[in-house]
Amino acid sequence: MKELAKAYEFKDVEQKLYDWWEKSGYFSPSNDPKSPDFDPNKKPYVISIPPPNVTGGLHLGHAMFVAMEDLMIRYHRMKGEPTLWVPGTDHAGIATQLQVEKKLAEQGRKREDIGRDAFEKEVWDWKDEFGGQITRQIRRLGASCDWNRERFTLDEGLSKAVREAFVRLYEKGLIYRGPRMTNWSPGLKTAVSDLEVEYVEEQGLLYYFKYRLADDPNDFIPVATTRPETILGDTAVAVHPDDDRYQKYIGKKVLVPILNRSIPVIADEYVDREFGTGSLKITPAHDPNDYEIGLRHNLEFISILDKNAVVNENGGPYQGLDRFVCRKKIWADMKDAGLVIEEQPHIHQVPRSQRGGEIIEPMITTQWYVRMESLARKGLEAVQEGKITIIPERFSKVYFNWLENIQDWCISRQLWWGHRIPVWYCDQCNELTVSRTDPTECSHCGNHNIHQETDVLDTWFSSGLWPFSTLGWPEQTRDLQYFYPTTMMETGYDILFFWVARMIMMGIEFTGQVPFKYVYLHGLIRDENSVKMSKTKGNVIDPLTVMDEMGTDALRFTVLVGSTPGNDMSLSIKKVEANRNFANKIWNAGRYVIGSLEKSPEIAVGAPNWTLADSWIWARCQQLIREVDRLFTNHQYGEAGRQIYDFFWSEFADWYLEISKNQIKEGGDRAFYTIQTLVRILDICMRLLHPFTPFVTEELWGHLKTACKEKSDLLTPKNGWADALMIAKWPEAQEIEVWEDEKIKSFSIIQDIVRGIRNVRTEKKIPPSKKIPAVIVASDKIQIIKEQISTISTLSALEPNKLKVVDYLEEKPADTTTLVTSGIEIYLTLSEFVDNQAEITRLNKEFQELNNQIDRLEKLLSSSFSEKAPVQVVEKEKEKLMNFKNSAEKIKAQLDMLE
RNA sequence: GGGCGGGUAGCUCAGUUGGUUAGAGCACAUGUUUUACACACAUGAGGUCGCAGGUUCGAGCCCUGUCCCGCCCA
Repeated sequence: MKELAKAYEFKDVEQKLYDWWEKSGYFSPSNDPKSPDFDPNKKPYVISIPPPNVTGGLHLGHAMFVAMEDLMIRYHRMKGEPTLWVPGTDHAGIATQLQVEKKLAEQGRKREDIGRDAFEKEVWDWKDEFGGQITRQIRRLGASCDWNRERFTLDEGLSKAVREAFVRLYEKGLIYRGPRMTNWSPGLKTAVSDLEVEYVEEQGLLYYFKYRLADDPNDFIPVATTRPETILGDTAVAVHPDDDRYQKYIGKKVLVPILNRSIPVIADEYVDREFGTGSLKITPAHDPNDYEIGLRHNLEFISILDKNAVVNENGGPYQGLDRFVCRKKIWADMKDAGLVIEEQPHIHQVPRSQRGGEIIEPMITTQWYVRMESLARKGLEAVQEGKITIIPERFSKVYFNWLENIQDWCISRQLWWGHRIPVWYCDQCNELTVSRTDPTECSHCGNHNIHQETDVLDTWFSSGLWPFSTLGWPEQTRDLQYFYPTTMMETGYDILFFWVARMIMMGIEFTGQVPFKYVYLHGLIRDENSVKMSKTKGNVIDPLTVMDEMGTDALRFTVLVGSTPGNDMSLSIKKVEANRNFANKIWNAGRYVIGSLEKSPEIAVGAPNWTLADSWIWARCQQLIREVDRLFTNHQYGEAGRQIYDFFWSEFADWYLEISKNQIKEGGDRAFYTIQTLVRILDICMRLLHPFTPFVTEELWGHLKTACKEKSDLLTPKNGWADALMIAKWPEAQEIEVWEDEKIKSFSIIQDIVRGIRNVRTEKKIPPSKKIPAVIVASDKIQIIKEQISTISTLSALEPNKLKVVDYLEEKPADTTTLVTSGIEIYLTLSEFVDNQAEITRLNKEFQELNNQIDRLEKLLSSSFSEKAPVQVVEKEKEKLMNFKNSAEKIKAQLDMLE
C-alpha cells in the first residue's frame, strides 16, 4: 500500500487532478445533445457563467462566484443530472480600451494617431496576450465548466447575436437615437451608464451671488450654486410659486452675470425654499434636474462645454478654459463686478465615474436608446408570476423597484472596442440603413455613399444576451433547444441591475422564455474588519496568493461556508488557515482509515453485530445526509458545509475514529465491520464534501478506492467505485429507522460519562498517562455501560484491570472522588489526588447547580406550560427533571457520607 | 426622502416552521508529542442576543417603537 504524506500537500494534487478531470471529459454534460444516445427528456441543470472581463485579473469576487457555481454544478452532477456550466468572458469595452490606451501612452502614442482599425488590432493583440489569464485562474479554483463551450462576447457567433438583437429591436421601434441628458466622461470621451456613476459626498463650497434684474440694476435675486461655471449656461432662475420673498419677480427677466444674457424668472414647485437662498439657477444642458425643469418650461438649452469639458463658444470670454479653471475665473470676475455675496463650506454629492473616479459631466449628447417600458413590464411579471425565483427573496423588491422606475437605456458608447452599431447613414438621402449584414448601398435610395455609425454598443448589451447567445442563438441549435432556459444565474447582488435584470428582459424579448429559473445572489467579500477592499486602502487579499499558501480547497471552503445568501462576508487569512487545517484533518482521518485496512480480515465470518458506536455514527451520518439535502434544496449552501464540517471533525474524527481503534484491536468480525463502517462513512463524507473541497476529497477518495479494491469486494460502495469522485453518486439517505434516535441518545450517555471523567481528571491535574481505577454504578443503564465499558475506559484513561461496573452499591468505596451524570455514579480512585475538603466543595457546587435546574424545571412544569405546550415538549422537560433529581439525590448521598 | 440589511463571546460570524441550559472558528488559559493529524488532542473561561415595549405557556427568532452601523435607489 502506498504511504500517504503526513500532511495534505495540495501543491502536488491540484493541477494534476484538474488536468485529469478535464482530459477525462467530466466537465462536459452527460446526455450531450450532440451524442447519438441523447435523451431530450432528461432535465439538465445549467449555469451560464457571469462573464468576467477578458483582460481582468482574478479577485475575490471571482473566487466567490466560481466556488459557489462550481459547488452547485458539482452537486447536481453527482446527483446524476446532465450538467452544463458554460464559461466565457466579456470584452469589457471601457476597461480593455483603457488598458490598451495606457500601453500606447507608454509608447508615446494615442489611439487617434493610429486610427480605428489599427487600434482595434492592437486591442485584439492585447486580448490574445492577456485574455487567457482570467480563465486560467478560474481553472485554478477548480471550476468544472465545459471549456469546449467557452464563449467570448466579441466572437463571431455572439457578434451575430448582438446584431440580430439590435436589428430586431430597431425594427420593432424599440431603438431610437436622439439628444438627451447623458452622463459624459470627459476623460474617456464617451457616454457612461447611470449605473456606472457613483455619487460621492464631498466637501465643496456653496457660492452665493446676485442675479440682477434686467429692468432694475439695483435689485437682484440672491442665488446659490455649487458650480459657478454653469452660470454660463443658465437659461432661467426658478423660485417656488408660494415663496413670498420672490413672488414679485416671477415673470420678470434677470441678467446672466458677465454674459448679460436676459433670462426669465420662473415658478416651479421643484424649488426647495429651505435650501440656499430659496431660488435656483437653471442650467438645463448641464444638470439632470434642471434638464427636467427646462423641458417643463420650454427653456432654452445652452451647452457650454465641449466633449473635453472645456468651455465652448457659448461661454463668451471663458471659451477654451477647462470647467474647473473656468469656475475660479468666473467667480473672480463676478467678485470684481460686485455680484458675489459669499461662499459657504458645503457638503454635496459629486458624480464620479466608477472607473477611475473622474467627475462625470451631465451633458446633452446624441445617443442611441432602447425603450424599456415594455421590456421592463415583462421582466417584472416574470418574477411576480414566479417564473423566476430570486434568492434571497428580499432582492425581488429591489428588482421590482428598479424596473418600475426604469429609464430608457443608453446603449451607445463612443469607444473603439466593442460591437459597432449596425446602422449606416446615407450621404445622399440621409436615411438610415439598419442591417444584419454589412450593406453596400442605402436601403432607401440605393446610393453607395454610406458610412457606418461610429459608436459601439454598451458591453452590457451583449452580456444581456449571454444566457442564450452562448448556446447558439439566434440559430436554433441543439444546445439552445436542450439547455435553454438555463437553471441558475448566480452572481453578486451588486450586479442585479447590470446583468440579471437585463438578461431577464432580453431573454424574454428574444426567446420568449425567461433565461433562468433561479437567481442566487451572493454578498460581497470584505476584509476582516468588514471594510470594502480597495487598492488605495491596501487591504486587498489576492486569491492567488491565498491559494499558493493555503490551497484552493481552503479558500473555497472559506468563502462558501463563511457566507450566507445575499449577505456580505468578511475574509481573513486566519479563516482560510482554519480551513486549510480542515483539509489536513480530512487528509489525516482518511490516512488513518486507509491505514486501518491493513488490519482488517479479508472477509467477515458472521453477520454484523454492530456496536453502539457503529450504530450511532451511522445514524448521525444518515441525519447529516438528510439535513444537507434539505439545506441544499433551500439554497443554504454555507450552512450545509458547516454541518458536514462539524460532523466530520467533532463526531467522526473525534469520537468514532478513536473508538474504532479499540474495536479494531478486537480483531475478527469486529475489526472487519468497524473498518467497513470507517470506509463507508469516509466515503459518504468525501462525496458530501466534494462540491466544497473538490481537490482533497478527490485525491483522498482515489487512495481509499485503490486500497479498498485491493482489500475486499465487501468494501465496495453500493453502486460500485466510480471512475472519479466528481462523477460518483451523491449520497442518498435511507428511510428513517426507529432505532436511530435511541442509539444516538444512548451514545450521548457514553459521551457524558467520558467528558465527566476527563473533566475531573483535568481539574485534579491527573496526567493523561496515569490510568485510574473506577467503579461505575449504572443502575438501570447497566446493560449499556457494560457493553461500552472498554470504550469508556479507553477514552477516559481508566485502569481496565481495576474497573468495576455494578447496578447497585451498598457502600461508597473509600478515598474516591465521585461524579454523577445521567443518574450514573462514577467513583474514581485517585488516592493521592483526593482531598476531602475539596471534594465536598466540588460536590456542593454540583449539587447547587442541579438544584437550580430542578427549581427552574419544577416552576416551569407547574405553570401553564404543562397544559399549553405540546406533549412532546413537556415530556422532554419532565425527563430532564427526573434526571436532575436522580443525580441530585446521589450527590446528596455522597455529601452526607463525606461530612 | 424611499427601500433593504446588520447590531449575538475579546474579534469575525452561524443560529431550521418560536420549544425553555444560545453555537463555531480565531484569540485566551491549563495540560499532553496518546503511532491519522501539534495544520493536533483534552479540559476550561468567556454572552442580561443594541435598547424599550408587546404577542405567547415560552422570544435571539414574531409585532411596534427607538438608537447606532452599512448598502441600494432618488
